[in-house]
Amino acid sequence: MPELPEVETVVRDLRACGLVGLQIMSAHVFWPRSVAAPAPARLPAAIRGNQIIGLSRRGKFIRVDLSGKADLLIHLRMTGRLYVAPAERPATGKTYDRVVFALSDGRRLCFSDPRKFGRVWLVDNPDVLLDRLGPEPLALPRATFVHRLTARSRTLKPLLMDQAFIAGIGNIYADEALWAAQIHPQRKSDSLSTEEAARLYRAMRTVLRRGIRNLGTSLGAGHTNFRLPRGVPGRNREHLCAYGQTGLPCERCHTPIVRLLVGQRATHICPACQRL
DNA sequence: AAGTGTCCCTGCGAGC
DNA sequence: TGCTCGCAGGGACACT
Repeated sequence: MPELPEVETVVRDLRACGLVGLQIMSAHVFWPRSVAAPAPARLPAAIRGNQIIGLSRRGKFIRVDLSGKADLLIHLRMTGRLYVAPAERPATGKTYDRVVFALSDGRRLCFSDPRKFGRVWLVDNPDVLLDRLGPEPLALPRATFVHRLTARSRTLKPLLMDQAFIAGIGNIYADEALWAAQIHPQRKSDSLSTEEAARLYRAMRTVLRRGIRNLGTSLGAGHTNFRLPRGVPGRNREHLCAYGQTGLPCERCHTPIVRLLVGQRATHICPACQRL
């Protein structure tokens, strides 16, 4: 599932594809509900002729800055994928493409999404959406994190995954950060000592940076799985210590990892290292 | 304020 | 081999 490291990887790969500077010649909407704004039928006319000025990430949002007054935001949610189709390959119509942008060099930027949870927005002011997000975990001072964490009395894991609290963390990296910090996901955020909160801060940043370094986490081989825009899978799966490791020995103490539900989400912990 | 339930979707793995 | 079934999950929203 695309979380901060996967989305960052997508943005970097799109830049490497040379999208910045190209013009969007047309847009085709194959699944209207994938377009959150404007009205789907108005997207093609509204975006036609815009030049791509820049690509960036905020939380799990991909931001495409355009030469016109509006900018494009894309959220991949669970199974969304962006890829660049070469000019020579015609559109097949047999993919999961929901929105396709034709580019001035003949290639196409395709938003593909089997489960249709992902969304694209073309909006005059992206900050209306992005300002709801909490701070970026990799650009957040430790003291601020510790303060924000202990100022609340929330169950730890749902708080880490709350995009208004911190932007970009999802189920995989929440489990990994808590495992690395040796803290139980059901602890209350205000029960953490300053030392524990600092440990969680370091663990969170370590697992996110490692995820980026490894080009994200790809879990399986199917269509619903994460791939870079150029098609390669990320290789962070082999570095996971908790997520999806049910029954496998904990890397620290060899106790089998167990799966539990926290806030209706599958959660993986070492019952020996992470005590309530 | 925090937590729970529901909805949106459909591929895929497990079980038979 | 081929079928059915339920899980997976981010985020918006309605409730308690």
